[in-house]
Amino acid sequence: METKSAVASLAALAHEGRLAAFRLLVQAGSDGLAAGELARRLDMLPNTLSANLNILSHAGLITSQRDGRSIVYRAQYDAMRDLLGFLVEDCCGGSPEICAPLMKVASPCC
Amino acid sequence: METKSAVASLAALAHEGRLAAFRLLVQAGSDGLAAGELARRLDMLPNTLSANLNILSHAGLITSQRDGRSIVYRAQYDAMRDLLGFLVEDCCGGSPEICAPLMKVASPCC
DNA sequence: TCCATATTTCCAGCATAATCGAAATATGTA
DNA sequence: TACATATTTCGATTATGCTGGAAATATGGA
Repeated sequence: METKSAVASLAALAHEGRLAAFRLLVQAGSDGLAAGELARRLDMLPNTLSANLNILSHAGLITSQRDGRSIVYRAQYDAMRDLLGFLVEDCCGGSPEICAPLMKVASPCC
Repeated sequence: METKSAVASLAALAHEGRLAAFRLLVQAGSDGLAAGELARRLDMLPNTLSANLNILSHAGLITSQRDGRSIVYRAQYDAMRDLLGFLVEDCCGGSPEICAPLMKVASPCC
């Protein structure tokens, strides 16, 4: 992953509303969530949310797909993994004892 | 980790110069790097770098310690782990097959 | 066709962030 | 003390990002 792409992803996530939206999508899994449902849960104006989803989408962190009148958004887990990997790349100056805890960012489902 | 703190960390990293500085510190390990050394490697003006290191520091991602005339900066690996954990929290809607690759953000030293 | 729902696009105003030069502070040395 | 090095702070300018209202687009149903 190149620096530019990482900065775009981080900038997209560095916003309270967008971060909340992204995390909801991450938690939603492969079903994703419709824009309206996200707006309701996050209590955001539809146009503001749309602009923010657009930013996440351009950063490659989410995808969108029309389903009837709704547009369903989904997290792009690959992009997320690339981003996390970029941050820890060549980490710790060769000290596994520092590095090991970083690898334990486990989630209940794993 | 609360949302505010995560946003501050992500905003701190969402900048080409700061991201590069942080990654150098992550790679430097426990020795850290002096501000001047960072400025040289990153080809940044000392005052600009100082402002950026201050932002990373306030976000809790790095620490500073005076050593003679220099000030040595070090990555805060705990803060980094918290941030990564926050992003993947309750992920994947209970689908380990989606989630598993996320846990493989391994680094050579681990 | 007409209307309601779902979402996006456009626009303008406001707030925040980035950068640089210059000056200030702190440390070490002759 | 006087000076060089290392780094930070200050101040001003410029650029960028965020928000909300209004209008536009797209879909589905009566």
